[in-house]
Amino acid sequence: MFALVDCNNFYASCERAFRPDLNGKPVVVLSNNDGCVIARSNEAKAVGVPMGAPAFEYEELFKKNKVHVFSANFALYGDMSQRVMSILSEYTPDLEIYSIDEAFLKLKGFEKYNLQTYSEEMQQRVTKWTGIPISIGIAPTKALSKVANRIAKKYSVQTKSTYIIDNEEKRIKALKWLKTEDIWGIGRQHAKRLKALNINTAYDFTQMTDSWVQKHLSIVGLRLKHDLQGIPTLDFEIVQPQKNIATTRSFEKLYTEFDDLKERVITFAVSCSEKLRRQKSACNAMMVFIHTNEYREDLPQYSCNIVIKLPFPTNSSIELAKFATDALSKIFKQGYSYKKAGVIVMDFTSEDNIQLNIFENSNSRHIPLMKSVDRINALFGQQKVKLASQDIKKMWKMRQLKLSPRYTTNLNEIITVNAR
DNA sequence: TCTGGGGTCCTAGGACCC
DNA sequence: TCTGGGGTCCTAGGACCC
Repeated sequence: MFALVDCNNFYASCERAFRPDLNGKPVVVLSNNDGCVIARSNEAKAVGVPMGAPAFEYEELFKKNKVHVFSANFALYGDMSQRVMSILSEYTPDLEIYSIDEAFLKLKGFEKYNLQTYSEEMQQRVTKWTGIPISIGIAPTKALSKVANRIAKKYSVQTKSTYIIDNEEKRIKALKWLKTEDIWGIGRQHAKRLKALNINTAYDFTQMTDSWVQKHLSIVGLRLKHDLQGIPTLDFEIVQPQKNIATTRSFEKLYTEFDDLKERVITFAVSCSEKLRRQKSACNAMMVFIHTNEYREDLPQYSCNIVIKLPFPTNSSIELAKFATDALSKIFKQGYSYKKAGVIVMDFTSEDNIQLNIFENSNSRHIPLMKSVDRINALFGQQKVKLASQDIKKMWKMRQLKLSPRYTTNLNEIITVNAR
């Protein structure tokens, strides 16, 4: 059996964990730059805040319903996620961390256990120890555990937030209940096409022939179908190093000058290099993109990206900053107001397996240098050591008007309790 | 009249996930 | 005035190899 554990409204729940006064009240979390709603408590959903809602369009609604609004605090969410995952890992030898707020547990050899009580215990412990409420779905396959999880969440009162699909009757009932567009792995496009063919539930989907599914939804869709039929097809993913790494941001204001953009792009490249070094990879290619604000119909639009092959694999911040600058100068056009830029590094080789080039090589002196930089930044806080071409004067900032404290990762910001 | 048969690699585009 | 930021996989078609 597989269990899928999912944290309820994760970011909103993290904010609440340190603000118990917000329990039962509507809470939303915004994306970077306080742009869109990226997480909502149940109460916020109930008053009609949709996922992805632009914050400025919903200010009235927030005010009217006393919605508590937070800027994204990823330092907090990442740390809370680790705490949850570490508790879950005590409940199984096989844990697949699927996302920041979700994990699959393989329950192999648990035949003698009462999974219902096991699951309830796990759920209570996570909530008690971290303050994060979770839902648990258990079933013979991953896709079915996703379905079970959905039921546990939707009918949390009746199910006590855990639901098990352990026989055919329950499986069929669950699939007939699940709408096509809610199937894990069926996105908007496929759902639309399936609906047009009168395939309205997950059950209908499993009634299609294998060849039809493969033809229209590729091998991915076929695997999903089998998994939903109860034939274990999707297995645990072994954690591999990432194949692409990106750092991209929208800006608080529009930039028109090359030098402003250059500073941003260099900072993004440095961030990519740090992520590369963390997983001991070096990249062989890099993409840089810039674009204007597509919502501003009154301004001329321009967007462009460029992929450059590097002459040698590297993860040095200095070298990647230079390549990023070169790339930017090839696509930058004067006369536009830029809203967003990004750097994506690709085509990795392992750091300790770098093929030397006859003509040009990464500067080997950068290796110990970068090690020292990483160590200093780990000790004294990120961005303590920067390149001179980065934003030394802290001109650049993100709009984060409603940022909560880093309760768990900064000693100066830990929770204070008034004991009377 | 007839014009081989097998591969691999790369890329762009389209789908999906959180 | 203000509209997020990360990832993955699959397929088809073209270029190329012998």
